[in-house]
Amino acid sequence: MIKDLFQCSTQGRMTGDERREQILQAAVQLFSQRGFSGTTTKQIALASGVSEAMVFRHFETKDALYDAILDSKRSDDGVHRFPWEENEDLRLAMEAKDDFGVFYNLGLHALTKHHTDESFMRLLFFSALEEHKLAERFFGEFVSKVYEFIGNYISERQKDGAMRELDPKIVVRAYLGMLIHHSLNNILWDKQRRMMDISNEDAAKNFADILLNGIKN
Amino acid sequence: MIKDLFQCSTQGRMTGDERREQILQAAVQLFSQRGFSGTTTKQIALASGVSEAMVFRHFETKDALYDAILDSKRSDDGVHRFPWEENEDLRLAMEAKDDFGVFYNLGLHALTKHHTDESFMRLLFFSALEEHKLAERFFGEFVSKVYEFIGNYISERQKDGAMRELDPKIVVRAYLGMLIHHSLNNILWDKQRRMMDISNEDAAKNFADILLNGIKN
DNA sequence: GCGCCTAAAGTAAGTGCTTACTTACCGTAT
DNA sequence: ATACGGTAAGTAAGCACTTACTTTAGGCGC
Repeated sequence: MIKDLFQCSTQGRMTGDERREQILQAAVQLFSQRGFSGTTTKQIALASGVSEAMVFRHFETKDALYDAILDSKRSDDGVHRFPWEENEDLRLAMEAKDDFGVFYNLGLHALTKHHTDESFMRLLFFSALEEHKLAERFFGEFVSKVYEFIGNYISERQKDGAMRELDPKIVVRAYLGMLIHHSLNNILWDKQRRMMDISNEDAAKNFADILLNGIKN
Repeated sequence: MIKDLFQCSTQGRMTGDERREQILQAAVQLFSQRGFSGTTTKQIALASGVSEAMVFRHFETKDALYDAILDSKRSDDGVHRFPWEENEDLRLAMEAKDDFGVFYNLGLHALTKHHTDESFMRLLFFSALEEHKLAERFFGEFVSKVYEFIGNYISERQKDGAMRELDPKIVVRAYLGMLIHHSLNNILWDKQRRMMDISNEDAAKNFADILLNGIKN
């Protein structure tokens, strides 16, 4: 594996899988920056350090390349893994019915992920606007599950008498709204953080605080 | 004016201004649906019912057409007019320091506007992703003013002792987050309202309710 | 070890079509 | 009669994708 990386960076020639991966990464970067129709296969080839023909050896069409991104994103870097599956703090807080812990960790987890995978966020938004199926699938496979899961937690806490009787879905939307909108601001409109410069921890803390006071009994 | 409309719909030949406006509208529609690079001048010409040459008689380049949209959006249909300038209920509520009235009306106003000008919303997001200057300008001229204005109201109410000492900017971000994210869901991901089907009034009511309970003293 | 062979990595130079934009020319209302 | 709304038919560059060919890594007989 170390040898692979060594080869990768020093020699011009790579194995098929290495090159495929490299083209894929270049495509992710470019599609996320300029959108699908704003990116040319020539640019992708150039960014991958190969000729255009190589792009088409690895991916039948430009569309197929887009689809391959989707699949790779799902399998390798756990974009589709749910917060409660990989965040121990969150799971413990849920068991303990520590509402602040739940919403704080959930928020921090989301904000951190948005921050570290900015290009995926942009890709998602582009694909939503351009109406590729990436966004649709992500919504169906991931977002709706999040609504369900957090919604269930809220229902439970309502039965406990800890939260007011609001539609859980609306509460989830309100909270995700704070989080996603905040990330969107950071990624799209206020990259220099001129309007607001705040750590993810502070943001998560404040949002959780506002929400929980807003819905507690 | 009635004659203008009559001419417009029945005769092939229009005055220059009429045609210009028609091309502009077609471009708004197409750019908002497919983005700038996803739209061709041929498509715009077709949608306007003229030849491509006419598009270039009225607008020097495709880019100039994009800029013209920006300018027209600003001048004619009041996209840049502030809620508190055109919403009497909101203004009255602010004078009366009726917090729920303020945030409810603000929210309803925003959601209604997003709903009726969906294509402008899409245009804004496209331009933010594609990094055209439309989004940047809108952010500088409109969004930042909204933050300032609502932020000031919150500061005032904090001095009155009616609201907790949270950073007003974060509160604004939280609330705008709920509103914009909700509209975004309706426009981009859940057009059929399968996940949540709720009137703008109910949404504004719930969001205002959550926020105000979240920040009250 | 050594050379040979083959599969696969790689490319230069296309293909036909589409793109943004132009030119040179009409028809008609005033 | 001329100014203006309008078009048909371009142009050069760029697009997704292909073809026909070259280079190289590495397995295998010797």
